[in-house]
Amino acid sequence: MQLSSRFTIAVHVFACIEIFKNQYKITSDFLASSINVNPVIIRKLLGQLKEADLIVVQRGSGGANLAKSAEQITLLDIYNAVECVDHGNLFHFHENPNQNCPVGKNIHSALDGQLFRIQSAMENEMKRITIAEIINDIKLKIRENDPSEDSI
Amino acid sequence: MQLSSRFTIAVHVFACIEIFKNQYKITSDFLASSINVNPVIIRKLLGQLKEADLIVVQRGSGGANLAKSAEQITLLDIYNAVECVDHGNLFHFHENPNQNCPVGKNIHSALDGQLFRIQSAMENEMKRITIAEIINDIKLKIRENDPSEDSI
DNA sequence: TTTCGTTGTAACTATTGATTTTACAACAAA
DNA sequence: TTTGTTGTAAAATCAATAGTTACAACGAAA
Repeated sequence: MQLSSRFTIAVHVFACIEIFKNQYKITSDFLASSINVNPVIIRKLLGQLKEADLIVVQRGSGGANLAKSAEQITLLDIYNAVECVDHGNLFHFHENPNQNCPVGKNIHSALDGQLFRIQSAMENEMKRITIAEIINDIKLKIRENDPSEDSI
Repeated sequence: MQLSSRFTIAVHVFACIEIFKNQYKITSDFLASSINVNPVIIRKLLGQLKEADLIVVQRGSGGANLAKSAEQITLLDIYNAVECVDHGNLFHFHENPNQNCPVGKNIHSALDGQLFRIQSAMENEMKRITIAEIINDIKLKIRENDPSEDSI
């Protein structure tokens, strides 16, 4: 099972905010058109990112901006903000193992530590990558593929 | 979004096979009762594990056994066998970013490398853990909590 | 103070995938 | 040929994501 697309959509949102902030007002319609999803999906996502203090959204007049510099925002921050993982656990344990079976009774506690190690390995890697790096990569690709986009 | 419970159920299956193989015939009903799910769920899961050459299942007479030693089976082997991840990708990309937007056009290729690094970190950690270790941990817990289970 | 574009949110639908359940043919050994 | 299993199909249920419409609340600017 794959993780939801909210995470990659959120990264896309950050990239648009940073890259277009001097040219356009970053509304949910603007973002929705770049990402190609319904504006309401974006507004809900922006709500989660705002809740996590990663962005600021103007009511009324409209527009989203980063709440801190792109160097200070990691992929883990974004992941934690939008991926609703049950109690922070990536792995889903089957609910009711038979407590009368020695294995059923002990599997959970025996496995928990190892699953935590695996999840931590993933999260530590996410923590190392900032959206500033991602945005930089995107800008490089744009200059490479579309030198005409001189404003970026 | 969490991964499916098939993975932890599969680990539970391996633990039962190894721990009870000298006492009981390991049928899908036996496993289903320890795990507390429907036997058909187990039979489908056993099918995936068999397909990946991790276990052997006797038709007719019944019973499952490991296809190789527990030291040779890693959590990654099990994960790959049962977690149907699209093209091996943990992360789900939103389908149709706007190709007329410089960000929409380049986000995918710019992000792919980083997502691969994250996923690899997780998979490398999984590769380091064998089910022999897990089974050992479970046996320790059993002796700790139920010294009466002398047969284990 | 009215208008305008926008956000926040509710309500509903659709879709996807996991999970459960019943049923039964195929199978192998006793 | 009986018995206990596995393999598998089909259908039902459930949960989460994803998409859509609608509209009140909001803030700035006319």
